[in-house]
Amino acid sequence: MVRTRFAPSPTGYLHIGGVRTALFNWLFARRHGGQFLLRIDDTDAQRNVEAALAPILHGFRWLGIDWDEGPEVGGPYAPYYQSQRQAGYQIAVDKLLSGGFAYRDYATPEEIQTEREAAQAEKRPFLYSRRWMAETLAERVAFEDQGRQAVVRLKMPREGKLVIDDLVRGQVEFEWAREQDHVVQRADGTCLYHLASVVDDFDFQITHVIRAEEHLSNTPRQIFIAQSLGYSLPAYAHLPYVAEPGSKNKLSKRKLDKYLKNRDFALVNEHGLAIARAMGLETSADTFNPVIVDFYEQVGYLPEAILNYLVLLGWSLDDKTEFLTPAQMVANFSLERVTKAPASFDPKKLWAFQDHTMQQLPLKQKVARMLPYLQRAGLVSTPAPCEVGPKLTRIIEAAGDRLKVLGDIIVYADFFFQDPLRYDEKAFEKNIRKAGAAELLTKLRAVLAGVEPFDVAGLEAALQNFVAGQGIKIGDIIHALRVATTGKAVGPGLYDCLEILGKETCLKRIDQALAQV
RNA sequence: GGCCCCGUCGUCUAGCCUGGUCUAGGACACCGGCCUUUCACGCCGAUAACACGGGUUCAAAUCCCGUCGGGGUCACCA
Repeated sequence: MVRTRFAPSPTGYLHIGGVRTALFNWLFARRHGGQFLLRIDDTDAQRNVEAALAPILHGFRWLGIDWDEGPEVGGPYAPYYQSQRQAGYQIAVDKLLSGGFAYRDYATPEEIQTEREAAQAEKRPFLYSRRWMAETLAERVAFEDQGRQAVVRLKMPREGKLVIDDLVRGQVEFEWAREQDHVVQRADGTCLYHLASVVDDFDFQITHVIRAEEHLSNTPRQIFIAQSLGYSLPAYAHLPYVAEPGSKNKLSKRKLDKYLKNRDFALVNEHGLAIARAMGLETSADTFNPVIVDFYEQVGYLPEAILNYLVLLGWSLDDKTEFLTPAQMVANFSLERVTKAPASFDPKKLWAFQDHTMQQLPLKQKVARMLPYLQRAGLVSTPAPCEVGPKLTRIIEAAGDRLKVLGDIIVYADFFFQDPLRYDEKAFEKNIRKAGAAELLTKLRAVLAGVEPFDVAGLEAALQNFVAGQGIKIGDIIHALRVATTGKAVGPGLYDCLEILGKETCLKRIDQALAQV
């Protein structure tokens, strides 16, 4: 039975790199008919764990990454919060202590620091002298009489080596003597990550620890803890981390300013920002940017696209498969085909997957899922009037592939719902205020007034007829007409726009435009 | 700096284990063209990579050694 886990800290947001790690864990568990669980690493005491966790759980739900055990769903090994599992850690610490695998240490942080600096000055690797180690009661009393407080440290082996069989990296060797006597329990009795993680992984019967590469060098001490406690070891798989756009540095939320200098990243960010602003969303870079999964949900990316992009970031099925449904991912995922080198996050490629996924989405779905965006932007009231459905369907049909994300409907369709128009100044200047344009538009208005029925075919015929009569080309007038009726230089097919708008609105808008020349 | 990991087009990758069919394949981006009322889509095309140096071998992207480069990690954070 395969059991994997992802262990987020409640930080208030879901990082794109974290999701990739979680996805691989989830995929691996599902592939082998096992369980995937969520454990909350909140040993670092902080307030408001629930509030900081909510966006993370929400992100997973949105992506369809479901967990069999963990917060909100419970499970046979509950609780799944490390802050609530301290009693178990205490038992483990006692066992480590009594087995001689750990010791009480009475050194102050400053004393340790002094030793460390001395080692550095002599250019030799630092190894704690264990001068303030207390293994007998007498030693403890002596130190405590000095007013000292004890932490519990691992008594790491100082000879021999460890060979890890990593499922992604193969055999990796470490010298025990390079490992530090890490603290596993603070003076106040709270336990630290490594201890907690190892104990929980065992308690939860985790069979495969799949995590990012930065944990590879933590593995020896974790294996030491596990072995000292008599645990059977899980299999380890260390994934390459997700790197910054165009670099090999680890992707980090904090370096957003740097990423914004990347053209593609900036483009994706700007696009999302425009949509978010139209909906009146909070868009501070701290909570809203392309490194955070929430960004994609808010803007209207499709979860399947994110998953598809992410699964191919460090894994491939073969030499040409680009598109996989979640079911196909589950059916084909394997750790053997995970890449070893870090992979740069490429927002443009994610965009391409989004484009493709959106094209696959049935029209009805698009209508149902885009409507809320119009409502949030205040372009359609809630509940939506009944004529909106058919109208929106026509609009989305006409817009076709131009709608890349659900939120694009706001940008592409606002003029269908908004009066008066806000003209794109540049376009207005170029196409309507240019010499002769107003005169031509006035004549065209008269023609349009007589078009019946006012539909794509009728409109097209009328326009063709008009330009022929005037001895001009269609390009000479159609741009002016577009700007006058839609306010923009770009958009869906013009005849479609005109038909959806209806004759009355079109004529009225042409008059308005003419009045502003 | 110590330890560990990694190194194929700008980017994601296939190929590497089991040398030859690799004059290195696909995708995204970029550039050019077609389509076209704008934009987008679509289609066609072009440019573009085995980090370097030594071996081993009839033959190396693939095996070995070294160099260089990049990154991760060295907490009473997770």
